[in-house]
Amino acid sequence: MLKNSNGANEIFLSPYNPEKTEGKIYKIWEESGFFNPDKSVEEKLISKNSPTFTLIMPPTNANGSLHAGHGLVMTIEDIMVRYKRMQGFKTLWLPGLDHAGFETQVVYEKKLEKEGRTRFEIEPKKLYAEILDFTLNNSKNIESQIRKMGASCDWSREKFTLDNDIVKTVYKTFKKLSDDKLVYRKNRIVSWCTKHQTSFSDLEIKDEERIDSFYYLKYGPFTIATARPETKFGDKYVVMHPDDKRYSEYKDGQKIKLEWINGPIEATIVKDYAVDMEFGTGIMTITPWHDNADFEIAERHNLDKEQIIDEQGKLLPIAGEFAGQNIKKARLLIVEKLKNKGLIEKVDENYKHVVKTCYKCGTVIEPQIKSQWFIKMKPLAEKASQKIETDEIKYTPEHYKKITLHWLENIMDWNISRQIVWGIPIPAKICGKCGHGMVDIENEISKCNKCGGEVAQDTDTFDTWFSSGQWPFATLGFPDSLDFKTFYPTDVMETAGEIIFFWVARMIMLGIYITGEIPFKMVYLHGLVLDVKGLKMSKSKGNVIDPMVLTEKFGTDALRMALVVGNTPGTSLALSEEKIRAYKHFSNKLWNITRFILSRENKGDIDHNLKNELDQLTKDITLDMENYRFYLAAEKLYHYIWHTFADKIIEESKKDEHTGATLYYILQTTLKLLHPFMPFITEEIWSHLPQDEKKLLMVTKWPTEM
RNA sequence: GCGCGAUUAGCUCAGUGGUAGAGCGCUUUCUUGACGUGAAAGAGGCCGCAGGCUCAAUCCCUGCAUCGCGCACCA
Repeated sequence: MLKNSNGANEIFLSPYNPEKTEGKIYKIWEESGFFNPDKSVEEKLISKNSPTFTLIMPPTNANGSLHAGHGLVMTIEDIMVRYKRMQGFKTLWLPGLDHAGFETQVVYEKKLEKEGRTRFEIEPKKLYAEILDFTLNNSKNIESQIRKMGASCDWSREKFTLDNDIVKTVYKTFKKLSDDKLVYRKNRIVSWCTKHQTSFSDLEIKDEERIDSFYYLKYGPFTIATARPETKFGDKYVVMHPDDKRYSEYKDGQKIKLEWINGPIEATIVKDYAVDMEFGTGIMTITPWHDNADFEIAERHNLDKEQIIDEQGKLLPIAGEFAGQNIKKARLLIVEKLKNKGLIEKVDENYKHVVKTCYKCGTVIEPQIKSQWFIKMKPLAEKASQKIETDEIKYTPEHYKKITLHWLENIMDWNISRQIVWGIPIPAKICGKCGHGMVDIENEISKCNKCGGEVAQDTDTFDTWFSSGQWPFATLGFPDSLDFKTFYPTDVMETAGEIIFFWVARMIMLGIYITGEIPFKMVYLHGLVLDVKGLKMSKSKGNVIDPMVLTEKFGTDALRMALVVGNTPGTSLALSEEKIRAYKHFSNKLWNITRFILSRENKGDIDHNLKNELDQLTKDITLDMENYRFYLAAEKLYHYIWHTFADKIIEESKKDEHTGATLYYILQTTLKLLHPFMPFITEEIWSHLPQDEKKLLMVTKWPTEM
């Protein structure tokens, strides 16, 4: 029997102070070695063959600092991991840092800008070294913040997205894709940001609704409509629907002479089903170099393509007198000229349409034709869809399943070339003569295998998501390592709903493609953490809440509870200080409960009814945990501890001296149940309880009902 | 345009085919030895609108409205 004749421990005489506890406790945990599953095997807490539970942490941006969303990630994942660890699973939570290619480069460019420098005048190798330095210097910061959140991840297995073994895996994947003819280099239209001087995948483009002028222009016998007159200089094809009776007198391939912006031209009639007869005049001219749909039409009919706008967004010599001008400024001047030439029929000033913009800087995307590496996604997507349809990979919340399947069905080829230095260099050679691209992992190609011309190293880097899309198997050391064999496929991928396509879908596709197995069995998606008014946090709005400030003010346990209670998966959460304060009070309540109980003697029998009631709670909580309903489990615990244990059971116990054993039993059990949610205070209290066996709460067995 | 969510107390949100729940806020009382970061009591809701299935609907079905999000877009 447990005994405590010394009365309350002195530490409980003052209110709970998270500051005095958290750092100390984390250190004890970390030094215990139990974040590493191998330690539990070594200490015989579990066996070598115990079932595994694996969670790979979404790699956090190494140069950033923890924001509220990360706080949520660390909380939810730590809850899952601590729960499974206590249940005796061989539990691995593998942390990682992300070089975050484009994101970091943009941050660094801003820094350069402040110093009056620009990346375009720094030699690429030097720039890379500078950013690497910058990133590594900052990475200690994020690691310590992850620790502050109480994350019980295995730091000994930490990975960085630029680690040699990761890069090696990524190269092997690229090679395999190339061997399987799933990767190709081709001149294709890409989304180009004139500010950042790089192309993007379709996911990195944001649609923005705008109201612009819509110009109806005379084009020989036709009227065409456009919102972008500045692109029209080279338009020499006029396209109409083959079934459009209004234009049936014109034949495909027919030439007509007409007066255009900079003088007379000869235009060719093209008939294509892509034209919408209902829209505008049902007739259009095309600019294949700078428009997706036009590019497709030109490809179908094998038409000439001509560049009108350069990479900086300036007009090329084809624009005649407007050459060298920025398109934004040139538009009005061009319209003026068109007006003077009598080529404008009418202008709709209220034209509502969608403009594609850079998700980072909002600059209007200028599509350009460029030679880049693309991945053929259809075959990969089909296999992924199948695994999702059959629920081999499940989604929480479920409706993300449909969203993902819909996206996979309509998937486009993925442009993985980025014109930035901060990333994994694409292992390929480009022929200087014919432009042919060759995958070259071993750096052994010196002549073009097509034309024999001189080759040069591709200067582009991979889209960050191409490498992070391989994260689950790359971090575990595919294909030969023991970790890979032990921990793959992983159990849960917990991440933000926002990056379901960017990251989750691609991990599924690449994971299946490379390993033949799904990378994880469950996708758990959390929503956004919003400010108290329900607005998205942003630096420009100045409403960013720093989780580190909150942990200092209220304690990490309180913050964790505030982040998890009432936060159903997939929906966003408005975070208020009031809510966190409520759980700070709860910490203190638990502290005082302990103080009272320690003043009692641990004797008597355990009350059967109370034990049954607690068993029922244990059952409920366990079921909630199994079903990822952490928001419910946390709330039930809060309610039981405060309003049943403290308000009723403890109050009643004051009338009866022989209830000590029951109180100790309930306290111990609730500490175990609460540990995944509030790890610091529960571990601290646990360490002060008189017990026969001194073991960390963290590796104490999860209660089962009896 | 297509799809997906949401709509419940003043606020933020849970939840259930059968008398509506939590936190915060609000009102009143309490200097009782664990805790005022507390205790006790209380006010506050046609569970968006209209139909349908059902003995019974806040919950299931249909439609509508409003808000949010995603996807696709026509020059």
